Amino acid sequence: MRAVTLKDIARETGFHVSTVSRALDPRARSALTDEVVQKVAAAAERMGYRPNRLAAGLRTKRTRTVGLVIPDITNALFPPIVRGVESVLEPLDYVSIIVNTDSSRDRERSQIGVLLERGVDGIIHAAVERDDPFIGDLERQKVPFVTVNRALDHSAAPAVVNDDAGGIREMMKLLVEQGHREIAHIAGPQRLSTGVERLAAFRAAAEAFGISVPEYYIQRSDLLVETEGRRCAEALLSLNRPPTAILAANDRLALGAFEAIADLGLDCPGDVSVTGFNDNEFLRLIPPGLTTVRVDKLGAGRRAAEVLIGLIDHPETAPDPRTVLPVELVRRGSVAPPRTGALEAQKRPGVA
Amino acid sequence: MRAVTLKDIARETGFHVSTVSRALDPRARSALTDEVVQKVAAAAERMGYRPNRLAAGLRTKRTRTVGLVIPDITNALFPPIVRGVESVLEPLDYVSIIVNTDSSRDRERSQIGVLLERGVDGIIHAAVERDDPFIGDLERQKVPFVTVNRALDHSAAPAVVNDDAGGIREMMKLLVEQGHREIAHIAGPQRLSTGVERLAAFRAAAEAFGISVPEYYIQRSDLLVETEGRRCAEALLSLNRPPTAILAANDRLALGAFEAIADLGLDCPGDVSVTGFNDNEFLRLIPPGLTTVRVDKLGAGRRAAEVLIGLIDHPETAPDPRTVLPVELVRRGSVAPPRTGALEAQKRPGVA
DNA sequence: CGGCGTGAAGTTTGCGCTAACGTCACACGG
DNA sequence: CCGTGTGACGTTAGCGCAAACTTCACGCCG
Repeated sequence: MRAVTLKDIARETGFHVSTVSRALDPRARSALTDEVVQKVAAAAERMGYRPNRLAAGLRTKRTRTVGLVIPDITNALFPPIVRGVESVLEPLDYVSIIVNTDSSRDRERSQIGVLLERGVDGIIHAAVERDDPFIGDLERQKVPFVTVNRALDHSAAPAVVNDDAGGIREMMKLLVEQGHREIAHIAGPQRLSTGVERLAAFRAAAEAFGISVPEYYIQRSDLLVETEGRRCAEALLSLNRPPTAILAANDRLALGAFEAIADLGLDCPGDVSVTGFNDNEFLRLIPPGLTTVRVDKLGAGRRAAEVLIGLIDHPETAPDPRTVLPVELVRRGSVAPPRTGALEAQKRPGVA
Repeated sequence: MRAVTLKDIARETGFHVSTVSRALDPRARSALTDEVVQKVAAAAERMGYRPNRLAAGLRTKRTRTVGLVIPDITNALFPPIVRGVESVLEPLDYVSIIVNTDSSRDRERSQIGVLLERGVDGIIHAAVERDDPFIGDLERQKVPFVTVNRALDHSAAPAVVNDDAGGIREMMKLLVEQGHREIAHIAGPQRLSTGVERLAAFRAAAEAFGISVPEYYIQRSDLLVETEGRRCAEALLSLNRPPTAILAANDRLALGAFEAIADLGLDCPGDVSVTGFNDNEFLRLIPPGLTTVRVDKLGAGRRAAEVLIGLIDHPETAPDPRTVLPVELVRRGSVAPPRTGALEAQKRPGVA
C-alpha cells in the first residue's frame, strides 16, 4: 500500500507535479486558476493524499517540529507545561518531540543531539542548569531556543520564568504576619536558577521584614525530590533552636518536610509551618494542605512556545530576553501562627 | 552555519559520498578497510557531522519515529507509560511524537493524521475506544500499531492490557473478607474496554462470592474524572439502602467518591469503604489512603513498545495478540469492615 | 597463464517535495 | 503592429542520504 504522492495526483489530473504542489499550498494557490485548484483538491481528497512532511522538510529545511527538553515527564510540574506548549504549536501545524534528561548532563547532551538530528526548528528547554555547557553549541549553530521555568546565568537566550522573587516575598510576608520569626529555608539545588533566585529572594525578603536568618537555617538540597526535603527538614528540626516555619523552594521538598515532621512526632502546622512552591496537582488533597505559590504552568509553556515561534519566524528581530510570569499565593492548612516556646519545650527531653 | 553533510566529509577525505556513508553505517562498515573507516570517522568527528535523519528517512521509508496517542499527558496515568515506552525506544534510536486527543474523536482523527504525515513507523495507542473508527484506516494502510491499557472490540490488533478481571476479583475478595455484602460499583465509560471489562469482572466476582448486586448499585460514569465519581457516589449514597462499599473502576472516580462522602458528612472507611484502580502517584498521601489495584504503567509502556518494534521489524510474524500484565492489590486505609446498620440508622432521618 | 571470483571502492539513481526558472499565449499601450 | 508585461502553467534541479549497480584490481585455481 504505497502512499499517494504529488506525482500520482499529477498523473491522475494531467497537471504537472509542481502545479499540483502549488494547488495544494495555500500560499501558492493564488497563482493558479480556480478550476485547477478545484480539480487537484478533489483528486487529492479522492485519492487520500497525505503530504510527506519529511520530503518537504528536506527541501525547505523547516520541519515544523520543535524539541522539548524536560527533566522528567513523570514529574507533575511538566505535563501542564507541555500542554501549554502544544496549545500554541498544534494550531500552527507543529509537533513536538519530548526528551527526558533525568537531570543528567550526559543524557541532556545526547538528547539534544537526537533533536538536532531530527532537524527540529527550535528547542524549548525546561531542564537547563545555570551554566549549561551544551547551550553554547546551540547558539553557535543558530538553533532557536528558549528556556522555560529556569534560566541560564550568562546568556542572552530568551527565558520564560516565574516571578520567583515575588512569590517568595509574598510567602515570607504571610509567615511574618502569622507571627513567625524563626524561619528556615530548604533551598533548591544551587546549580539551578530557581535554586539561587529563591534563596536570594528569601534572604532579601527576610531582611526587608527585619528577620535575621542564621546560616544554619538554610539547608541546600541536591535534588528537587521528597527525600531531599526530608533530609533537610530533619536537619533543621534537630537544631537546638528549630525554626517555627520552613519555607521550601518547591512543593516536593515541602512534601519531604511533611514526612520529616511526622517522623519526629511533630505536627504541621501546630509545631512547624511549611510552605512550598509551584502548586502541583493533588496538593490540596494532601493534609494539612500545603500553602504554596501557584505558578502558571500552562501559561509558561504557552509563552515559551510563542517566543520560540517568534524566534523561528523572525530570526532577525530580537525577542523579549525574559518573560516573568506572575505567581499567586495559595493558602491552605500548612501555615499557622507559631506555638511560642512549645516546640523547644517538647523537643528538649527527646533529642540529644 | 550550514550543517555538515556526507558530501562535506567526502570532499575533505577524498573518498566518495557513498564510501563515507558506508563507513559511518555500522552495518555496511564491514565492506570497507579499517583505514578508510578510521579516516572517515575521524573527519566526521572533527567536522561535527550529524546525520540528517530526514534525508535518511526519505530514502529508507523508515523514520525511527513512533507516534504515541494518549488522552492527556496531564493525566497522571500516562507519564509513566510514556517513560516505559521511551525506555525501550531510546536505546533503539527511536523518538516518539506524543499527541493528546482529549478524548475527542475529532482530535484523535486529526492527530493520527499528523502522525501519518510525519511518517511514523508505528503507533502506540493509549486512547482507543472499543469501536474506534480510525483504526480501520491504520490497518488498511498497514501501519504497525498496538493499543496499551485499553483494547479494541473487534480487531486482531495487538493489545497490552492489565489484568482487569484479576484486579477486580482480588478487590472483591478483600471487601467480602472484610464483611461487606452491599457492594456498589462506579463503572467506567462503557465505550472503553476497561469500563466494560471491569464491570463484567465486578458482576462475575460478585456472583462467585455469592453477593447479589441490584442494578441500582451500578452507576456508570461518562468520563474518568473526579466529578463523575462524585456524581455517581452521591447517587449511590442517596439510596434508601446505600452500599457499605464502593468499588470504583479507577482512582479518579474513587477520589470523587471521597469528596461525595465528605460532602454528605460521612466517613471513609467508617461509613463506606472505597476502592480504586491504577494506583496513581501521591495516592498514598491522600487520606484515608485509597486501597487500589496497582497496574504496572512503566511495564505496560515498555511492553507496548516491544510489541510495536516487533511489528515494525518483523511484519510477517504474527505478534502476541494480547499481553495481560499482572496487577497487585495495594491495601491502604479506605477499606474497613462495615459498621453494620450504623449507616442506615444515621441516614434515615436526614435523607428523603 | 587466462578467466573468474571477490573485495573495495566509485557512480548513479531516486525517495517526495518545493522553489527558481522557463515558456507560452494573450492583452494592452504607444 | 510590435514590444512587453503578466498570468498560468511546465521544467529542472537538488535537499541528504542509502541502495543498487558498476568498475577495477588482485589473487587464486585449474
